[in-house]
Amino acid sequence: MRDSRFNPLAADARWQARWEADGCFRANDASPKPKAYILEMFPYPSGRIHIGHVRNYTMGDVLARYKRMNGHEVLHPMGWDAFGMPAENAAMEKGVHPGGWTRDNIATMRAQLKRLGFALDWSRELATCEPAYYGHEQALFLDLLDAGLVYRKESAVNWDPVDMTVLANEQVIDGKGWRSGAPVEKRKLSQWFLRITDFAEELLDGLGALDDWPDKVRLMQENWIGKSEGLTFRFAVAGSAETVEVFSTRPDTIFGASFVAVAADHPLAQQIAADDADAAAFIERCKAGGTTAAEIETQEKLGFDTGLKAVHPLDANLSLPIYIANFVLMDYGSGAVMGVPAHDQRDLDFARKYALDVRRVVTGGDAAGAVFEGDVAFTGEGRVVNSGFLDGMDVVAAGKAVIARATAENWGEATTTWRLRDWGVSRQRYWGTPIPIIHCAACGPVGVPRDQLPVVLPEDVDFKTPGNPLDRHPSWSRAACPRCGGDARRETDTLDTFVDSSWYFLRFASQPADRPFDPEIVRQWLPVDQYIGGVEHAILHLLYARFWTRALARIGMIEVTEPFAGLFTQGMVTHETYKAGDGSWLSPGEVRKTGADYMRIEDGSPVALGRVEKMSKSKKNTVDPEPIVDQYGADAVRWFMLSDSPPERDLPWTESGIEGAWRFVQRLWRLFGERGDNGGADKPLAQKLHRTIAGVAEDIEALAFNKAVAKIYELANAIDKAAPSATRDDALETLARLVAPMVPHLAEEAWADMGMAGLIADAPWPEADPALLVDDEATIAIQVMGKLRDTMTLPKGQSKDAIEAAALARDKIVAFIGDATPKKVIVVPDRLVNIVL
RNA sequence: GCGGACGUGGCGGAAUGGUAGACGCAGCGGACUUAAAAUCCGCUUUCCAAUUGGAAGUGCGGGUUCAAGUCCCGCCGUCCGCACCA
Repeated sequence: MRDSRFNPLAADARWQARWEADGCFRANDASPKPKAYILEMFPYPSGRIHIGHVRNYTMGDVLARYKRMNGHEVLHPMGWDAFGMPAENAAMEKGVHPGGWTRDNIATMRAQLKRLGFALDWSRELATCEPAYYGHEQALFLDLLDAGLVYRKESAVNWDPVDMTVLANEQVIDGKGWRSGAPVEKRKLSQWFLRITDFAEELLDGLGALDDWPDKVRLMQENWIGKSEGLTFRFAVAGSAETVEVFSTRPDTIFGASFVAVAADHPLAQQIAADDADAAAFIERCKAGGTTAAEIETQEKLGFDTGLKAVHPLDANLSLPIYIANFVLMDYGSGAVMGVPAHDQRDLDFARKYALDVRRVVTGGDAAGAVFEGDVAFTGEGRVVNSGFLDGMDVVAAGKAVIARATAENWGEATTTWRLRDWGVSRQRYWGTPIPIIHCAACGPVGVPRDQLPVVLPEDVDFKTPGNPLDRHPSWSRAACPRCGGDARRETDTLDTFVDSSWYFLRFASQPADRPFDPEIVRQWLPVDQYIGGVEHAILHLLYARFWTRALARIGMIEVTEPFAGLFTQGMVTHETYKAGDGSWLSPGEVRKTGADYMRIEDGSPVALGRVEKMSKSKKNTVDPEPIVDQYGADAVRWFMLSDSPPERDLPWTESGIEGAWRFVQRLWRLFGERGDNGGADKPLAQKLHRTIAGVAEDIEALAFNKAVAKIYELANAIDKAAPSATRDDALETLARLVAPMVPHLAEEAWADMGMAGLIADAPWPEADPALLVDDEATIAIQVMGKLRDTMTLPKGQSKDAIEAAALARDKIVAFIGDATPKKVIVVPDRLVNIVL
């Protein structure tokens, strides 16, 4: 007996058990079917599933199920990005072990995910914090080391001088340590780096072929890699044999140079500081503050005049003061720049502050005087002036002329500089992949032999004091040198967690016990056909994963060079915020809406409605999916995640939205129960049905789920209104298949109830009949002077003249035009007529 | 500061340069009901007329075009990233 209401609690569990028992979503490596690798960015096991995860995985799930119905062998795996700082923070705050905390979270979140009915191949689940994963990562690291793609160098970190510990950028708040409150300093440490810059050119070129990536992400990566061509040249230091090498992308402005600035850690600055206490004090001052680009670029630009002068290579009479400046980065170019204030805003600000010359050397108009006025630099294109042999040239020609001259006279050469820096992977933390290196006083750093992998994290660590527990561990770091057998010390830094996420998609494809992956199986599955995740990963994670893949390809381990053929960046889930009278944030559960007003349930006091914002613990506007699944079932939650908002944009979570989704699930259930063959055909309904089949397929493939949802609503409305007919029964059976990727439990229940054989998950996607997709009539808009005045319906394919005549004969149009003679009539066949008077 | 995106009714949004507001939510009115829930029907950009109509309208200011939400220039606002959050 069919229930009048759909009972999700029973149906969800029943079908989830059935899918699991049948092994429906296990990917078969040996399948002859075309493959589809659908992947969502794996979650960090922070505690509980967040609504944002639900949205992310629902999108991938719709695609995975849709691809299955279209005859693909689908790989849709799930795992855990399980290393990271929050586990250590939990250890410090709650005294729990990071491993236990992480594994408990994974268990909770796995159970939560399973209740949503995702078509995942759980047999391939992995967690990066398990030696079975990170041991292989250590082997890959050693492979890259052997290939010369790993090296050590000094690099600055945020140092908390009170807690005596390295801080992550997010632990630096307003320049102070988050716990100690002490002003943060830069400190240099010897750290491991991966040579991503060796791949700069190919990472840049490779973007061109990623047609299924959003243009914005490609553009962001291109800018991040930051290829710039220019001139590297040397200034002689007056009265010394020293030179200062600078890089400039604007050699055309070389005659406008009025100072040279070097980084605080530039060798010249260090040399000066050795016997100039003021210079040393300034350099010390430059160490204040954190290491982030945003911090460095927004802090006050400060300079120290070293008293030294640089000799201009093209005019020996020009001598330029040499400054040490806090905004020049040692990591970029040569760590020194020429300052051309008239044509660079930062240089102009600096020159005005220190009263330096500002010479105009490019003009966009008539102004050609050598003295540049004002505080806005001219950075546009133009004609070069006040520049000797360059006068009159455009900036491009002048740049080339300067490079030619520098090359001929041997004081400079054309160079390509990259903004991209090598990837520092050392972290002074416990909860990460141990770097498999042993430091020997005699042999230097030596890789741990492969047969001693994995280097396993010790469990007995304490978090009572800040800093890296591995470093303090009484015995773990003691080891014998693999080369000479002498006493040596293990590397106590761990790898950046971005390394873990740079190859997990390979391990999902294939996970043998004795090596990272089987190249043959990787070849079958890779690249990922559709990768889905947040835009916040547009640069770093995606660039690192692209690099890691190329690095493995270069050393011959795999063939694929681009890991993600298709990329989609989805928006966040947001929610209203609520503020109590005392200014504190309130959670949605503490607030009740009555009419247009909000009040606090506890005491009835008024509540102010804040902005709709990204869900965050601090603003208490989070929504836990689990109770919502309890109340409405997985399908209503999934449907809501797909409705309304375009997936690349933010989705505001609302109570009424989930209720609307719930009502629609119930409405579908009622509709599905209305089948009963009454014979007869219904052509308009058949047309609607087949247009919906084609439209929904197109929308799902474009990941435009909100549009697919709208089309399904329209079809449901049409079926609802249609009189009983064979077409209507057919439409209901087809509708079940159309919604199956989105609301799979309901679809299975309805499918069984209709008496259909097998699982709807295995049913084929319906085919649209092309004959029913075309319309034989067109509604044509009639505009007069671009304004809509009338519409008419004509058979499709009329001639322009016929359409024009019909339009001009309409009563309303005749009335509008009056005595005037149309100057021009524009006809867009089957669409529109515009009469110009 | 630098790089990237986004901005359309009360709300989420739709719209190959060609009828702005599909579809959903909320709201209002009605039907059913002893009542409520559920369900069903209708209305719902704003302003003026009060039926037929007309005007304005896609963050702001310009521009291109027969025609601009869509293309171009300049602003404003919001969001994302900036290399140790993941």
